[in-house]
Amino acid sequence: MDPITSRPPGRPRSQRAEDAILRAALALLAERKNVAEVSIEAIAARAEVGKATIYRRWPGKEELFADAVATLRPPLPELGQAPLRDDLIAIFTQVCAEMDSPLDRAVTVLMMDQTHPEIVHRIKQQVLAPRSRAVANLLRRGVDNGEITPDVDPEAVVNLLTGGAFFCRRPAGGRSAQERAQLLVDTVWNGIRA
Amino acid sequence: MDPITSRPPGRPRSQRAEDAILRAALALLAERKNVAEVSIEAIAARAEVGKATIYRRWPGKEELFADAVATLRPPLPELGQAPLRDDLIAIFTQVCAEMDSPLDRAVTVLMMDQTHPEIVHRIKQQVLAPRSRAVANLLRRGVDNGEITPDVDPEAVVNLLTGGAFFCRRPAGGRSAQERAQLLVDTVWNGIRA
Amino acid sequence: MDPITSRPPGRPRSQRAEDAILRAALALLAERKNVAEVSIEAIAARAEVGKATIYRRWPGKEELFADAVATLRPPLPELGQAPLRDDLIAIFTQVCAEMDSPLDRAVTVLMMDQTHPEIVHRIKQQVLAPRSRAVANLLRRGVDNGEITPDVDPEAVVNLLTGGAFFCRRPAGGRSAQERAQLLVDTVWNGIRA
Amino acid sequence: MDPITSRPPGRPRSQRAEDAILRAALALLAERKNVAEVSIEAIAARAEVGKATIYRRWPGKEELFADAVATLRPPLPELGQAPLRDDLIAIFTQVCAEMDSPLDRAVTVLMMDQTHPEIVHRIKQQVLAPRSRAVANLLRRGVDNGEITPDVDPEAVVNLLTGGAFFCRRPAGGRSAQERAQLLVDTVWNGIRA
DNA sequence: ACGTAAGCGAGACGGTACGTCGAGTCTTGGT
DNA sequence: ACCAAGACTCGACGTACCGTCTCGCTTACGT
Repeated sequence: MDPITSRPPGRPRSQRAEDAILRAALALLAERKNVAEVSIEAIAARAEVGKATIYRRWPGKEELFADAVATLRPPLPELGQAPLRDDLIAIFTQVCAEMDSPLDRAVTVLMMDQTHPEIVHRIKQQVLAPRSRAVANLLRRGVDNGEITPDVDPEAVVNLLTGGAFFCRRPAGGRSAQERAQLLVDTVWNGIRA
Repeated sequence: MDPITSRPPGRPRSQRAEDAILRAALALLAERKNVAEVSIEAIAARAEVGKATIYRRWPGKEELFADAVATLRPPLPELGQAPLRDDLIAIFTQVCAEMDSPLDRAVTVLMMDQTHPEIVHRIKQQVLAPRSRAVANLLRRGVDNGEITPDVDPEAVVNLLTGGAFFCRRPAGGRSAQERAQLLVDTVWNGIRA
Repeated sequence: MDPITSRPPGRPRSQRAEDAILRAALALLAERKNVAEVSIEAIAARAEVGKATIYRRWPGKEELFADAVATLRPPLPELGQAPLRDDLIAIFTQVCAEMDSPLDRAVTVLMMDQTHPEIVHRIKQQVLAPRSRAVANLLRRGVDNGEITPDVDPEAVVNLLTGGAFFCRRPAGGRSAQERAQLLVDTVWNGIRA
Repeated sequence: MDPITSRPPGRPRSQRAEDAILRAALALLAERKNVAEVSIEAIAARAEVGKATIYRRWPGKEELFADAVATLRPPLPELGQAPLRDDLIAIFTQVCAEMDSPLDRAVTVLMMDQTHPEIVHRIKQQVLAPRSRAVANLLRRGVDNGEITPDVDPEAVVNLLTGGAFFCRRPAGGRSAQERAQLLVDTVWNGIRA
C-alpha cells in the first residue's frame, strides 16, 4: 500500500551482484586504462555474474561506467586552516596525483569524451562538484580575506588549474605531484605580468 | 648507387590510397567523434580501399590515427605584431575554437589516452610543437620586453592555458571561443593575488 | 540425478538452427557441386544463422559436411524377393543414379578425399554401411542358395560394383542408370573367362 | 615468314620457369593432398617465380593442374608376354599402388570433380588413355585367344577394375597392392555365379 | 650497337572468406 | 522476478589468397 515501503514482486535484485559488477568495472578500467578496452563480458566474468545481470541494470557500458565512476569520492584534504595558497596547493597536489593514477586518469579521459555528454554531466555533478565547490568556497573566502582580487572568475581558475594538472603529467622521472601543483598554483597566483 | 634514390623492388605503394585512407579516417573521426566508434572497415570502405592496404601500412587503428592526426597542421595566427597579451589571446582563441570542433577535440582526447604513449609523443612533436614553441617564444620575448616577469615557467603557462581551454568548453549557448580565451589569458595574466 | 536426463547449464543449443545449417550446407553443395566452393559464410547466410553458431558446433567445414552428409540415408530398395542378380541390379541402379546427382556425387568425391580420413570413416559407417551390409547379406544368401560361388569375397564385389558405378558415369546422352547397373552387374556376374 | 619458325617479338617465355611451376604444383599437391589446399601463391613461392608468370600461362589453378597432371605418364608394365590374367593383374597392381600414392590419388580425386569437366577430359585423354587402350587391347586379344568370352564389354571391365582399385584402399596394414589387384581381377575373371 | 617489345621477380591493389571476439538479446533450470 | 550459464544474430577484427596491376630489370630480335 505504502508506495514507499511496498516492493515489486519477485526476487529482489542482488546488491552483492551490483557491487561486484561496479568493483570489477573499476578494476578492469584501472588495468586496461581505457573504457573501450574493457568488455562487458570481461566485467561479467570478473564479477562472476551473468551478462544479463548487467544489462538488467544498465542499458550499456557507458551508463555502467558512469555509475562505477560515481562511486569514487575522492577525499578532500582538510581546508581552511591554512593560507589560501597552501589550500590550493593541497587540493591540486591531489589532482596532479590523480592524473598519475591509471584509474583516475582513465575516468578523466572518459569524461572528456564527446559521445556521452550525460555521463560527463553526471561525473561532474557527483564526483567533481564537491571539489569544485570547495575551491569556489576557498576563492570566495580569499576575496573576503583580501587574499585575492575580487574580479577573479572562480570557474576560470578551476579550469586552468584542473586542465593544467591534466596536461602537465610527465613521463617517469618528472616532478612530483606536489611540485607540479605548486608550480601551477604559483603561476596563477602571481600572474605573469611584470 | 645512391641508397636514397634506389627503390625497393615490386610495385610501389600508392600515394593515392594512402591519402584517401588518412582523409577517410579523419572524416569518420569527425563524424563519430570517437576513435573507438570508427572501424577500420568503415575507413577502408570510405576510402574505397581494401583492408589489407591499410594493414600493410599501419599495424593498428592507433598508429593510423597518429599519422592521420599528424597531417593536421593548425595554422598559427600572425604573432609578434601586437602586445603579448593580445597574441596570447589570439592563439588561445584558436585553441578554444578547436575544442569546439568535433575532430580536433577527438584528436585531443585521443592524445590524452594512456594506452598509446608514443602516439601522444608523436602528436606533441608534430602537431603541437610549433604552437608550443610559438608560445614559448612569445613568453621569452615578453620577458625581454619587460612585459612579463622573468621567473615565469613557460611550460606551466602553456599547460595551464591549454588545459583551461580543454576544460572550459560549454554546452551550446556559452561564451564564444574568444571570450573564453580572453578570460583564461587574463586570469593568468593578472594572477589572482590581491 | 539421472546423468542422462540432466542437462548442461545455460540456454540449450537450437535444434532449429542446427537443422537449418545442415540443410543449407547440402543445398549449397548441390548447387556448387564442390565442397571447396561452398563458404561457411554462404551457409550461415542461407541458414539465417550467425557464423559463430556454426563454429560452436563444428570446428571446420569438413566436420560440418561430414554431419550434413550423414543425414542422407539413401533408402534401400526392397530386397530378397527377387533373384539375387535382380536385387544387385536394383541396388546398383540406385548407386549409378546417385552418381548422376550433383549432391550425391559431390559427397562421394568428398569421401575420396585423403585429407579427412575420419570423415571418410564416418560416412562409410553411417551412410554406406547399411547398403554394404545389405549387399553382403544378399551375397551370403546367394552362396547359401547356390546362386553364387562360395569362394567370392563380398567386399571385393562391393568395391568393384561401387567403383564401377562411380567411374562409368557418362556425359549426357549415355546409358541410363539402370542400363549401366545391369552391364556392371552382369560383367561381374558372369565373369570374363571363356 | 615461315609461320612455324617465326617467333613472336619480345623476350621468349622461360622454359625454366614453366618447368619449375609445374614441378612445384605437383610437389605441393603431393604434400597437401588436395587441390583446394594448394594456393597459387604457394606454387609461385615454391617455384621462385612471380604470380604473374603463372597467370600469363594459365587462366587459373585448374588449368595449371591439368597441365601439371598431364606431365605424369605412368609407365606401362610390359604386356602380352604372359597369360591375360597375369597381364591384368600387373596393370591393376600398378593402379592399386597409385591409389596409395598421395599424388596419384589426389589426381584421381581431382579427376572426379564435377566442376571442371574439360580437365577431366584432358586427363583421360593424355594420362589414362594409353593404359585404357592397353587394357582394351589385352581384352580384345583375350577374346581372339579364346581366353575370355566374346560378349564382354571392355569399358565395363576397365571401369569395374579401376573403380575397384580406387575404392579398395585400406588403412595401413591392409593387403599389398598386388594382393588387392589379384583379388579384384580374379573376382571379375571368374564371375560370381555358381 | 641499339631500340623495341615482351618476359621476368617482386609486391601492392581491391576484394572475399576465413575463424575469433564482443555486443546486446534470449532462453534454459533453478533460487 | 531474480540468478548463472550459455545459446542466439550481428558486425568488426586481423590474416590469407584471389586475380590484376604496376614497378625496374632482363633477354632476344630486327634493324
